[in-house]
Amino acid sequence: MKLRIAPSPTGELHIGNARTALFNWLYARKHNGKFLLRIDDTDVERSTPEFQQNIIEGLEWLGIDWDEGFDKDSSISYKQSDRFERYEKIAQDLVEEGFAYEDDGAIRFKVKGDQNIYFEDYIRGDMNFNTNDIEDFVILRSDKTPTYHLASTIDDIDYEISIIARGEDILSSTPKHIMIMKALDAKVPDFCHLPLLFGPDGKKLSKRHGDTSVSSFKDQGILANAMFNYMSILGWSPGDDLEIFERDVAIENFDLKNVLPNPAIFDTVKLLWMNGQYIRNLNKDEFSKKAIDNISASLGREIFKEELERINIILPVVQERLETLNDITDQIKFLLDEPFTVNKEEWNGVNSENVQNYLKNIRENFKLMEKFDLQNIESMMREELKELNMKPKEGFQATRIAVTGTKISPPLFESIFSLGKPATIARLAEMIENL
RNA sequence: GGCCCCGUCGUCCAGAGGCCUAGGACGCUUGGUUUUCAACCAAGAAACGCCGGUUCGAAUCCGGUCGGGGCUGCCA
Repeated sequence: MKLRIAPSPTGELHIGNARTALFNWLYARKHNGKFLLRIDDTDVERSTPEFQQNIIEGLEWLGIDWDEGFDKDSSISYKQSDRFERYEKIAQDLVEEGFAYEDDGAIRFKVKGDQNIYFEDYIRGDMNFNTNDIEDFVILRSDKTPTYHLASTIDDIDYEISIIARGEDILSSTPKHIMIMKALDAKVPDFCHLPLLFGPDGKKLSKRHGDTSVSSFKDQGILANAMFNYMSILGWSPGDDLEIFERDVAIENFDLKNVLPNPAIFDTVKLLWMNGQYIRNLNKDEFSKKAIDNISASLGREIFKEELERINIILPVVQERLETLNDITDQIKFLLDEPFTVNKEEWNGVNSENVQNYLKNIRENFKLMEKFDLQNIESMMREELKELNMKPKEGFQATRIAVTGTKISPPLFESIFSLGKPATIARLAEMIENL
């Protein structure tokens, strides 16, 4: 059994293609079959090396690996632009055998009328097309480059693909491919036309729905495993109302024939939720590494040793508060060696005489505190609340603004602890002076 | 226009004739917890497009209809 994904490097790897790749991959892995990657770059005008690279990196990032194909075996090319001679030769042969004819320099496949083309689709069942509805189609352009129909079909034959699972947008082209295969006296493989992914407007997902490339989700701080999981539940389910599951569970339960026939709308909101779940499930070291890398990337610089120490303290409580990796920097920026400013507007909302006294008192207490740890910080701050007969929210919110700069922050005591004693005292002092 | 595909809560998925007064998840609303935010807990609103038929019985089968989508390129 051999399946394939054959993207065109005419754009970045988008999630529709990635999901098709994923389903092919799952099926191949489930049945110990082969999964092949081919580069369908017959459109020389629009294909670029950069897009090709983007596609390969996207698949690798998702952990969708291939056993055969592009870059795996240097003795054979899995890039269609390297095989133009072969396609041209076959097109000529088809002309000689009467299956095709020349038309203004191009070569068209001659569609015999009154025929029924039948195939059984894994998802849609019996498919019948009347050849009267199909016009003669170009297989070789006048510049001698092949069209998709020719090149793709020849490659599927040459590389012995046994199941072609691709997007439903190609469903109506399948009879053309079968006609070419029969003219070439080749074995017709199985077909499976996967439902399309739609945008929120119910139309085929494309550029006009914004950036839907896999790399853009990576850049947004989406985890590869979350992306993989989310894509897999679009049109398919492992059963038992399972939604978050490991790859081996997906492989174990996957079947192309259980993929739903109807299109699914790609919902970023649910992806974000799932990504949050995955972030929370990361172990400490994995998360720490990803977090530090992300912060460093977003700052565009290395993270200093002292910053790293502070960040590592706060990381466990930040981990539970993220939807994407990119949310981290905003939450820990009060710990960085960067200019620190307080949001004055937020402060005006919590300021009062009580609050001013509270800040002064805890500052003094911090100065005297011998063991600056979580427990002492919390008990002192609560004690001081009682002294002034204040509610927790009243004193804590003010402290939070003074220390982190905003009303929304990681938990207060952890924030103070990670910031350290001298900086905490300094920020409280600064706040008090500017009251 | 022609050909083809599709049709369960706003969205994703479960449901393969009686277990369905249709289940789970995201999102939403309300309440709880709470030092903010998140997380978490509890409750709630929310769907079988419509009309016929088959059947003792249909979300599930059939037909039609309506609606959505894809293709109809010397794009893929």
